[in-house]
Amino acid sequence: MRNPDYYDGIYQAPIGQLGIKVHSGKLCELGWLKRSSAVPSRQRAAPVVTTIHAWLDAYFAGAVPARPPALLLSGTPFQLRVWGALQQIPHGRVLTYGQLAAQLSTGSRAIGQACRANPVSVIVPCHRVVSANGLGGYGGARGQLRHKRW
DNA sequence: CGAGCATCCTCAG
DNA sequence: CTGAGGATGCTCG
Repeated sequence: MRNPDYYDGIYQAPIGQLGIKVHSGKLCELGWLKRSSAVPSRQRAAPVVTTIHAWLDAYFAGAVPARPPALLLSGTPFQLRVWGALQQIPHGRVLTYGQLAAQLSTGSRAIGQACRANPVSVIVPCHRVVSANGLGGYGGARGQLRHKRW
């Protein structure tokens, strides 16, 4: 979410507003909206947005259905690998940056970088990764993490 | 090529 | 137990 001027869809989550960005029938970005500055440019967008809405609905309802249709992630191979590994984390399971780094044979800090660059923070469970101390950085996911602590 | 990061680990007080 | 420093891996200017 670098410069999210306009989104293809807006989802009203119980904890905030979620901006949906799709590209040619694929989910490209999904981030939190701070202000109401972002307005959906094309409501006629696509059934994909509806699918995303349904998924988010189920997700916030407490269930974890299938993944969204398709993720069009753009990033370095390393980032894609990290995100993939994050998605492989079972529900309700948390890992530390160190563990994840060891699993990917990389540095702990690189994991944080990849998580920070994560364009789909809700789908990719970046809030499922905590520091070894038990505390985690990042302010945005903190409130969410607190809610997701279960 | 040089600096920054959502860290981790280890050695001193 | 608390604090400080060095070590890693990757991204961006």
